[in-house]
Amino acid sequence: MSIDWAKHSRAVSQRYSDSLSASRHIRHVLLAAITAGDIMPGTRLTETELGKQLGFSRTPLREAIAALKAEGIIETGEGGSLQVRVLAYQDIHALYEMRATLEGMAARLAATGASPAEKLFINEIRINETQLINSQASAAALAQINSKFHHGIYLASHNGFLTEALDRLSRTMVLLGPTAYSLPARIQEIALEHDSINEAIQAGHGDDAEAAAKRHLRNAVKARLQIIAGQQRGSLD
Amino acid sequence: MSIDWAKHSRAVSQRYSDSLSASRHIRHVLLAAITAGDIMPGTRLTETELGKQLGFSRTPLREAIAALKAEGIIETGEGGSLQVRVLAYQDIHALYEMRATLEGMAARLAATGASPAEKLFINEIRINETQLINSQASAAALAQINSKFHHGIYLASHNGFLTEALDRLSRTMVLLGPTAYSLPARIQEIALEHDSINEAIQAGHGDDAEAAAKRHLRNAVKARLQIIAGQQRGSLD
DNA sequence: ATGTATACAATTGCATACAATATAAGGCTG
DNA sequence: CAGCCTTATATTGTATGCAATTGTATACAT
Repeated sequence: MSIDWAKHSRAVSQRYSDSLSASRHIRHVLLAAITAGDIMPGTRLTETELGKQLGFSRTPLREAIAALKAEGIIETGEGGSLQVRVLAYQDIHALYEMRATLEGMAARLAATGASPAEKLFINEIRINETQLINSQASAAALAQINSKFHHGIYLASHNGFLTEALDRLSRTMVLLGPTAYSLPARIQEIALEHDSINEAIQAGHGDDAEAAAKRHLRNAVKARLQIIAGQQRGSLD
Repeated sequence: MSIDWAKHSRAVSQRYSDSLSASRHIRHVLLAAITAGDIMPGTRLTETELGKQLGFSRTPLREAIAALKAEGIIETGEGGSLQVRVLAYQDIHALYEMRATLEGMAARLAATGASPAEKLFINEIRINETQLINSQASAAALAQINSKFHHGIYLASHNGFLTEALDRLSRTMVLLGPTAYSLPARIQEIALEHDSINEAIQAGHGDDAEAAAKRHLRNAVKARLQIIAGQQRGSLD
């Protein structure tokens, strides 16, 4: 059994018009594979094997891995072997606690400092999301528009370090597995929560925006725990 | 003219008992050189030259650089040339804005969730700092104990992602140049601000701790701007 | 004299080859 | 038969060499 690297590789090539260096290309492909669930946390990665399957030599591969290690996506197990990072249970809380703080900060800054155009853009994404939900779009499509909504707020904060930190957290979160959009009941809640964040931003109410974002994340972690509980298998894999 | 890499290299070797791989070793040496001000932001780094001076081949060097690029310490200029990242003026505000939020979060969590032993430890560092200040210790020594104080709070937050994010921000801040301990007038202020953070943590007052930490950072950015204003040269380097 | 084109030098990006180390298996000994 | 040591294999870490791209200098034309 093997993974369909070619699919991810093609997607990355297309998305970036083949303009990436090998190491950046590989980094995106690996992230895509992890996001898609093709390689699960704990999976061991061997450089030779990966290089052969991806069609690159070990040098750019190792550079991509060095970057992913710096980001905490890949870790070195005992003896220097490579594996996709395994998050401990308490890491889930720590991750969402961080995100709640940073999303709150971003929402506040967006409410108080975003340009009219940026606010309009965020609002438009929000409208788009509603349409997708009403048309029973796929979980993947909903996750994508969700991502756009949040990212739009990050950018509107006008703080590059904040944006980067939140992007990094999002990348780390793919290690947790499927998104909350696999829970039909949660979808409507998400819509409502996004609405209150958006409204506070549109109105320029910093405090309200921060509070709404924090509420959203508190509910998100609850949903996440529910998903994880559903996946629970014995600890004797 | 050349940089005394051997000094940094020895320090790293000693600190880690020669147990680091070449790439990690190089990464630490580069960070030390940047921290010490031996290589300033904007300095161009050439792989061949660096490798020759450090005594390593380009492969581990490139891995170290890949990690530092992922952290935003090193960037690729136009044409793919390497250089130490240059922070824009607005980046200073963004950096301190981020740090204020995260330090506030850490102080709050330390106040509400740290163990008695951790609180005692933080308090002890604080006492130590006072002694150093009274004995007119060097700016480097004060910067070190300051670092310990803040890091102690990070760890007491019991949130690994928060600790990592703050460590990363600290590493990025070395790009700004000399610390505030070069301003004699600021030293006493820092002591007072640290005191109020510490007291709120000891008392377990989360709100107060967060507020005190945010105040501390607001004053820090003011001091930083003062230093930068003093360094101002023409923009035609 | 200035602008442009071309040739050359330098540097990064990638691949292959080699060395060191960890893992696992198999045989040997108690 | 169990435990340990030895050896073989697999995998990571490092070095060197080559290709491609970019920066620079010089010469020529306008």
